[in-house]
Amino acid sequence: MALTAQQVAFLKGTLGFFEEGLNKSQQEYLLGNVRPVFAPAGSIVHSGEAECLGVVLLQSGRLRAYMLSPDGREITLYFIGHSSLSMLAASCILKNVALPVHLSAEEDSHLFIIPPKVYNKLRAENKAVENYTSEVLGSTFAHTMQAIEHTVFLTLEQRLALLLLEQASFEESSTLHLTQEALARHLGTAREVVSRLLKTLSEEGILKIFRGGVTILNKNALAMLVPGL
Amino acid sequence: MALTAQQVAFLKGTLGFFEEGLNKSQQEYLLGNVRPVFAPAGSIVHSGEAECLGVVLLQSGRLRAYMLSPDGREITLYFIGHSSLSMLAASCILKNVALPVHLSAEEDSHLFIIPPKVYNKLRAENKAVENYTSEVLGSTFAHTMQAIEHTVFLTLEQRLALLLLEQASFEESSTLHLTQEALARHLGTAREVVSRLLKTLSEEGILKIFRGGVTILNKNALAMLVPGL
DNA sequence: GGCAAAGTGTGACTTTAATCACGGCGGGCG
DNA sequence: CGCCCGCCGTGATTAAAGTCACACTTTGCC
Repeated sequence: MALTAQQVAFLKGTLGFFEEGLNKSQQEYLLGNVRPVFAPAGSIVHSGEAECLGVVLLQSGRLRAYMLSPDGREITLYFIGHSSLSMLAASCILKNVALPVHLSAEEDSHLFIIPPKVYNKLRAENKAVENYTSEVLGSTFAHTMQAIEHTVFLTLEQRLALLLLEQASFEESSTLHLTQEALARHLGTAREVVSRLLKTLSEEGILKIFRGGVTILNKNALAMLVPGL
Repeated sequence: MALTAQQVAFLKGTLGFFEEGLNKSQQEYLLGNVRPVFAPAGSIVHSGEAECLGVVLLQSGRLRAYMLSPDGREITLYFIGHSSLSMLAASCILKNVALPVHLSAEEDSHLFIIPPKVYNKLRAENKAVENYTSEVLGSTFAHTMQAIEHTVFLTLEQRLALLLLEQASFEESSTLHLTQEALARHLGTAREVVSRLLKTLSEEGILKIFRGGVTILNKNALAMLVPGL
C-alpha cells in the first residue's frame, strides 16, 4: 500500500497546498490515507447517488462526467483530462449532497482518491486546504453549469460542433477517432441523427468523414456555428 | 442604517451560527455590515454575470432563480420563499465563480445581503460559519442540479405539472393565480403551447381553467404524470 | 357605452429530433 | 475464401415544440 516516490511527487506537485500548507504529520496522514486506483477504459469511477467517493485526482488518462436520465440516456457534461488536472467528485464534500453526476474512465486512467473523512479532517484543520477546496469546487460547478447551459439552449448541431472542437483540443489533432455511435452517446441522441448532422457538415466542407472518425477541415467554421464562439 | 430590533431578531434566528458561533465583535461586525434591501415585485435582485452579490437572506416575499438564454428565453429553476428561507446568491463565495443564474423577486420581498468580503472574513475566522456555508451551498447546488435534470429530461407537460404542484404547495391552495403567459415564461416556452397543454389536462378532469389561473382538481393525477412522483 | 388591453382558444404549418426499417460496406477471422 | 459483425447512409414516419395568424372574451377605464 505504500506509494512510490513518483506517486508522492505527483501528489506534492498537484495539490497546491501540500508543501506550504500542511505540516509534517498532516502530510503523512494524507499520504497514508490516499487511495491509488487504476480505472480501466470504460469503467465507472463514480455512479451518481452512490456513496460519497471523495476527492478525485487524475494522474493520467481521461475521465468523463455525465448525467444519466431515468431511461438510460447519457449526456456528457465535460471531460477531465490531460495528466494532472484535478477535481472534486461529487461535491459530497459539501454536506449530504450527492449530485446526480456520474464519472467514467474514457481511457485507462490512474487516479488517486482521498476519502471524504480524510479530506474533511484536513480541510477543517487547515486553511490552505479550505481555500484549495473552494477554488476547485467553484470551477467544477462553473464547468457543470456551463455544460448544462449548452445542452439546454443549443441545438444538437451546435452541441455536436462543441463536442468535436473539445475533442480535437484534447487530442491536439483535427482527426478524431470516435465512431458516430460514440458521438451519439455523448450527446444523448441516436446514431442516425449524428450521421445526418455529420453529413451536412461534410457537405459544407467543414469536415471529412471516415470509417471510425472524422477529420475537421475548418475549425473556424465549426466554431462559428456556436453562438458565443 | 441601524437595524430594527425585529431585523436583528430575524438574523439571529435565521443564521444558525449567530449566537453560538460568533463572538461579540463578530456579531457586531456582521450586524453593522449587513445590508437590508427591499425588492419590489418584479425587480431583479441579481443578474447573472454581474458583480458577486454575496449571501442573500430572504425575510419575506419570494424570489425566483432562473437561467437566461442568449435569445432571452427564461427557465425558472426554483423558488426561494416562505419567510426566512435562506440561500447563497451565486456561489461567488467560491472563488471567482459567477454562475449564469439570475434572481428576481416574484413578490415584494424583504431581504438581507451580506457582502462577499464581510461574509468571507467571518467564514475564514470562524468554523461555525464555514459549516453553515457548506450546508447551504450544498443544498443550493442540489436544488439547481435537480431542476436542471427536470428541464433536460422531462417533457413540457411533465414540467408544467411540476410547476403547478410547486406553486400550489407555496400558495397552500389548489387555486393558482398565474396567467398562461406567466406559466409559459417559467417554462421557457410559448403561451399557445401552455394553453394546449392545460386544455388536455382539463379535459382529463385534472384541473379547471379560468381566466387568470387554474384550479387543480386532482393533485394525485398531476403527480402521476411525473416519473419519480 | 365604447374602446383598448390583457388573457385565452385554435387552426395550420414548420422545425427539430426520435424512431423504425433497411441495405451496404469493410475488415477481421475461422 | 466466405461469413459475421461493427460501422455507416438513408428513406419514411412520427412526435414534440415552436411559430404564425387570427378571432373571441373579459376587464377596466375614459
